[in-house]
Amino acid sequence: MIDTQLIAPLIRRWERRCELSDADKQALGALPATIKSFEKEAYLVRDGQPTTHCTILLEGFVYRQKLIRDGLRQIISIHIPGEFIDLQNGLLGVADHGVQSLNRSRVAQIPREALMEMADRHPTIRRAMWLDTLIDASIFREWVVNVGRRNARSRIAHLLCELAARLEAAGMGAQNSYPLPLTQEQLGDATGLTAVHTNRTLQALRREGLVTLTAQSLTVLDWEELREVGDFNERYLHHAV
Amino acid sequence: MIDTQLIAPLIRRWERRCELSDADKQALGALPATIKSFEKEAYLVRDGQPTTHCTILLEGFVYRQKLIRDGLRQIISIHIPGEFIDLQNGLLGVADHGVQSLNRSRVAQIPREALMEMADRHPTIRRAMWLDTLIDASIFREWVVNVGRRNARSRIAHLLCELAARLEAAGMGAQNSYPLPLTQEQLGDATGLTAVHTNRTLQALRREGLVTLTAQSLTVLDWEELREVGDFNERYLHHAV
DNA sequence: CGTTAATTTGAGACCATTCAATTTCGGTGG
DNA sequence: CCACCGAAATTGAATGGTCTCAAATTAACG
Repeated sequence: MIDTQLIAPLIRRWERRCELSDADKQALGALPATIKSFEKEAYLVRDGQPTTHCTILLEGFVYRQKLIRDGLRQIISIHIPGEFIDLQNGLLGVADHGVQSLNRSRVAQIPREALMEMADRHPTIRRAMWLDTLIDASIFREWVVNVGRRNARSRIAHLLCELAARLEAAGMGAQNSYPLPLTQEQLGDATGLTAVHTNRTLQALRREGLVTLTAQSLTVLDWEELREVGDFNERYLHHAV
Repeated sequence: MIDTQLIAPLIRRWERRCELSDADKQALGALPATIKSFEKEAYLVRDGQPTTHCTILLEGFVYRQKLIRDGLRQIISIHIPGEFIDLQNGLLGVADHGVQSLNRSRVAQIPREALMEMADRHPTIRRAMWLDTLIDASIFREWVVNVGRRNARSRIAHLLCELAARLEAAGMGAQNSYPLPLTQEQLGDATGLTAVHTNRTLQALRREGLVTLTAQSLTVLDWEELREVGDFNERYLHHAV
């Protein structure tokens, strides 16, 4: 059983695009779930591992990640509280990438079978979950473009725009300031750059008064210009769906 | 009504991972569908356009694509016959990327509502469709890694491995030779490289006896080595699911 | 307040890009 | 069937963005 309070952010997000009945919400609350905490850097799922459950992120941040043969790491997405992570790995049976905690996080783990049965009985929830996976896919596509065709400056600006926009939509942060516990090395791994070059590029963005990025938070000082530099068009986030 | 013959490749692919009942197959055949042909380079969907239907690729190849502000193009995925394309754009309502025909192609277009109603009544098909979108997402993730962290040589080798593996699984081609109407410019757009550098890198792969790539087909001469160079692990394709 | 992680700085090397010109190829019409 | 055409592939040389390696500085934390 899940305390409905815990998944309030998830429900709030879903209700922006569909109408959940009381029965839907009850079914969500009735799901068998294990609440777990993960320390910074801890693995929620390891690449190659068989998976048995799906996960709702309650608190903290996590990221998806893959390693290439020579040890370089690519971060594939960053997730914020209220998001359903690992519908991806969970439904496919074997993890094709790793999921790690960015800082300390808390999650609800739900056995795959229970989740799928519930989905079979509740069309609205099922569609909300499917849409979540489709929006995840849309974000992956934009990341392909970001690391494939933009220069360092644009890549970083774009990523910061995305995270700020998603945190804003989730109601986290205020006055253009958002919690974001991301090191420069991780930022580099997310944009396909080295930590050194990430640092230099970030300094330029700071010098020009576009953003502030500390170890714990991101502040957007000039939305207009950051958007411009990052070639950012938020359509791919499908917030209004 | 769709001639079941037309979507035989789709059904064959789905039946490798789930059991379709006769009712399921009948429902598929009963879908209202429009068969359409597209010339080389023609748009199936334009970025930003509202979408009304989903598409099954019957013949030919298509690719997903996004442009950045200064006109550079990134190809995000390449699709082969028998694949359900545009569950992505079709279900999200507004296209967040373009879909174009690589050569001459033929598709079946299905109105979104009809498809969703069918999905609501047929759990097995619904899951097959969802799995397709999840596997698409997995491929996007691998592409993020490919353009983000591999060098030109590996990127190209990896992409060629992927396409060969998928074409092989689809039963297209023989003796390690597969149909693939891809120009070097398109190959560059898919790997985040310029056409010039793609050309030079491709020459190296050819010189070393790994592949042959003509305007119409791809031949893998040394699987072992190409796999090695491309750092290719096909787990992400989830063929055995 | 010491210790480790994270950020910052510098210099040099290299991979990939840019720009331009040339060659090859596939298809078309005379 | 050949001449022609435009598209695609190829080559060359110079530039530049990003990486590499190493060291120094600063911040975080117990």
